[in-house]
Amino acid sequence: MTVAKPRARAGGRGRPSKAKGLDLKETILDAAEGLFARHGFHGVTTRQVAAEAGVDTALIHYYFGAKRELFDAVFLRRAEILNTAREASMNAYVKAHAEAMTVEGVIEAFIEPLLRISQEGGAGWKNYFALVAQVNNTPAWGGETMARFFDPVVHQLVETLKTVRPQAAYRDLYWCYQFLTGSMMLSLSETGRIDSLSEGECHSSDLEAVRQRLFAYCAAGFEAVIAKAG
Amino acid sequence: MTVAKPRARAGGRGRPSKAKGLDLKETILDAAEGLFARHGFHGVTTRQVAAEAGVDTALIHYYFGAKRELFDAVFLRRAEILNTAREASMNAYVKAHAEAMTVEGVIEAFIEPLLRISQEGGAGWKNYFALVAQVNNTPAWGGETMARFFDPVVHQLVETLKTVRPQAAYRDLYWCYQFLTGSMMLSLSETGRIDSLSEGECHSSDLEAVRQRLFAYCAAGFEAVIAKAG
DNA sequence: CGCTTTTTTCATCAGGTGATGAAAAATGGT
DNA sequence: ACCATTTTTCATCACCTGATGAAAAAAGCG
Repeated sequence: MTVAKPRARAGGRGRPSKAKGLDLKETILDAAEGLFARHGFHGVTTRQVAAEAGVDTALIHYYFGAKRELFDAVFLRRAEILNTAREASMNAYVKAHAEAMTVEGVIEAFIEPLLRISQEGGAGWKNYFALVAQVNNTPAWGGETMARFFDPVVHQLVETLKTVRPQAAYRDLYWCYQFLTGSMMLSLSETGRIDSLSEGECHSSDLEAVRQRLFAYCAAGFEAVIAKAG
Repeated sequence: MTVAKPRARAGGRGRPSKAKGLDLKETILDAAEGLFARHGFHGVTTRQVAAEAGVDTALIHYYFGAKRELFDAVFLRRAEILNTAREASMNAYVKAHAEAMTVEGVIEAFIEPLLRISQEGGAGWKNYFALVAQVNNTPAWGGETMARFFDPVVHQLVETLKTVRPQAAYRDLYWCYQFLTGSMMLSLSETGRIDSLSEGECHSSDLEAVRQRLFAYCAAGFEAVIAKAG
């Protein structure tokens, strides 16, 4: 929790030095991101976020409005970056291997950006992936939220796969995507379960191990489902 | 939400007809299960649970104590049934195919009981699976909870797979299990995301479609990972 | 410096939270 | 029919929740 009360500035209240405002906004988003990721939307209070960010409670409402709007701001901030990176990765793959695309190649182009960002992006990104994983499994409003932010890039994946395997039915591709996203999100959220389960053989934080297995795993799964149906 | 105030009995307060007590306890667990599944632990109040069960708020504390104890009671109730069913399924498979076990067969024996129970068990079980899926993706205390209730049967799966593919490393088997459980839990929780994503091609509730694809998908994934490492 | 604008703080509200103790009602044993 | 026991209800507590309006403080600008 790490309470750090006098964060904004040493002196009393008032207007900060110009660019400090946006900086404070990011600090609030970071604090909210970490807390939401760990405890979920309802498990966090605006007062906790304020305390973690070292900021007055009212300031959160001043910048973001209602609590739910704060959550959406957290969710949106990195979603755009993510979508841009994935689109670029898939476009690059299609362009580079237009004549000889493979299922595994397409899947790698879809997943790899997330692994790389998680490995190089720091703690903020790790919190974000844990948050998305949690939203992904929230029946009440998770599906709608995921759809709002991530549907387009998923459609791009499915269409590309359809190009690679024209005989595959969309039904099969969508089901396989669901399997893929379940595996991917659980791995990205690094819950620590595999650490205790494997008694030290594996570590949640070892995304290199995920990289070495997940692409091949999913690709083989896709091929098997397509072959079985075809 | 379906508020049904006068549930217990028409008449006033007081002690019920003998067996009614346990019956009421189950009613409370059912109500809590549904609400926790949809909104998570922190998204539900004891008053909501009481209203949904048609019961006074104080009665919940009388039977279960603190809110967290109620949650644990919900989680425990079906976990034992689940573990028994899965153990039996895997033992039966090992016994019947001792000389010629396949990876897909073992995986099917591991997953199939859950699909069958979800299809035949009614709404209560569907709520329960959604709840487990949510806990599975909860960083704060989900890993510990999952381990406490479900680790033994997972070790049984891994050991059986090790028998079928002795050359496979435990590291690979545990990672593959993580991929498998991510896919399985997301499918069992029926979030409805695939419905809108596929624009009507697929339906979350269609567990028959899951059955026709998930076993083959996971088995092919396991084999691919093992082959790549070996 | 004065004046406006923006940011930060303070005080507080109306309502909801988990939880409890005591009273009331119904039961079972004798 | 009585009384001890168990279950259900009621009233309430102390605290926390998200949110707001007004005041205070600092910055920008002439």
